[in-house]
Amino acid sequence: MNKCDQCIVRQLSSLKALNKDEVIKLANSKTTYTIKKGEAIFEEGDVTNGVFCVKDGVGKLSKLSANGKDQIVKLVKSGELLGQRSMISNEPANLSAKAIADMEVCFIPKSEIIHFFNNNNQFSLNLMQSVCEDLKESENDKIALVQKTVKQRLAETLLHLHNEFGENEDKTLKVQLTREELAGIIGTATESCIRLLSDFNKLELIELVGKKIMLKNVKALKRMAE
Amino acid sequence: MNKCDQCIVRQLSSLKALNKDEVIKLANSKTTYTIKKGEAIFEEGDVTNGVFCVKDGVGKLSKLSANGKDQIVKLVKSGELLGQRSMISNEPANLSAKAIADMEVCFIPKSEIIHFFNNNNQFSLNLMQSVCEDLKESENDKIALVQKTVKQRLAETLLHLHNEFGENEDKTLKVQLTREELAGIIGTATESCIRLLSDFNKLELIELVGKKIMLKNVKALKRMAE
DNA sequence: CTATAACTATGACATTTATCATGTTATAAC
DNA sequence: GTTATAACATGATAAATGTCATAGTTATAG
Repeated sequence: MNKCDQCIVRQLSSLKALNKDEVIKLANSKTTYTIKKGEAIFEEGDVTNGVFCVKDGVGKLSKLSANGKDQIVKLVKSGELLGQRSMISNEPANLSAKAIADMEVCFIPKSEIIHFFNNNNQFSLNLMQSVCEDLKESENDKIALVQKTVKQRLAETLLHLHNEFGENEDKTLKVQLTREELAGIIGTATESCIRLLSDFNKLELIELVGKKIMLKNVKALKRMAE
Repeated sequence: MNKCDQCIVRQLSSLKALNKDEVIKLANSKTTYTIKKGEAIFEEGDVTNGVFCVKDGVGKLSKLSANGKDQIVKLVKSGELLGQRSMISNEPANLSAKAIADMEVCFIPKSEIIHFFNNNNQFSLNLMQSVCEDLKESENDKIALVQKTVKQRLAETLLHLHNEFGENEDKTLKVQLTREELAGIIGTATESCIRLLSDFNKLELIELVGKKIMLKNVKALKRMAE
């Protein structure tokens, strides 16, 4: 039995469609990397020529703007694939991928993925559905950015982070984002984000435990989000 | 020779990968519709069970918000496929599709597409790339929404419309959008959009010919957009 | 051909959000 | 442990954008 077979990525991603032989092929071609918090897996413009499996940790896909702000497009966690889009489009990465918490990732060369894509219908359908899921989410985010206020988007994002990543024993959010990163997700200035967190704190919607955030009134947050 | 073979959609979309037999199969299963300006092809929540080929005309994919504003996510023109995402995801439509100019579309049932997807690697790759293209565009739009001002987005959108759809003999933009629709694309209030168009007009970046818009200083618009 | 509705336009004003300034607190480096 | 650095926080202010009101203009139906 080889390592890829039991891997969380294999269980959660499009790779679940692979058969035994394919998994062996996969295990033989992959390369494993450790990425420390803050480090990049790839940068905007890099030609990656493959995809990255996220075995552990949390990463962000983001784009730096002219004025130095880092807009976060998506967070990724263990079990997900990274860099599918640019690999399929045959283009350099449109976004940078960086670790928010220490990560363990495996690189799978493009040739492998294309091989699976061409020979395994279920895999190609899975991959397709995964990109479609990203597309739907991106479109909905886009609409939320325009139609909701910063306050609504912050409430929505806090709930989303809670759902996606869960909470620690002390009930604080498990993903440890800086205020700047949080601002980068909701698309606002860092100061505005901090100010609103203070407001939410005063309203007892959340509690600020140092730099950590604890959701105190989920119902009210939900009401605020829509 | 059957009709689908010469169709513009067949030439431009993922369908270009189909072989002769497949095109015949396609021609036998399709249904043609005429959609008048303003009418819907499908609405948010509809289960479409197939894709629509845009043979002629212009359509918009949009989502209505709680406050009654219609956010436009994408414009589609002849040669493109519509409803790929929700068909692949097996979900009701996330967006509404409506005609902006009279349209001619063909409906292709899901069973056909899935059949092509499973039996024609080039087709599945094409389809995949098309969704990836949409994803990239959506992500970049999302970033632009946050990082650019309304003024910049208007300039950018005018240039984009010019590139995508071209101009009439009188040099005005070929796509005839209402100010409200234009506002829905850039994500702003209709009044703000009108006001900025007036400003651009005074600055001689554009000229307002009745409801039509003519680009007068493309260079300056480009400068303004970034 | 008129009347009705939809679209375009603009002013006045309110609200939201960004920016700049400054101080505090936490974290990391030595 | 102390110093340096990054992260958090908050006030003051400016800028951008939305909202409401109102009016002119164009298209459409009958």
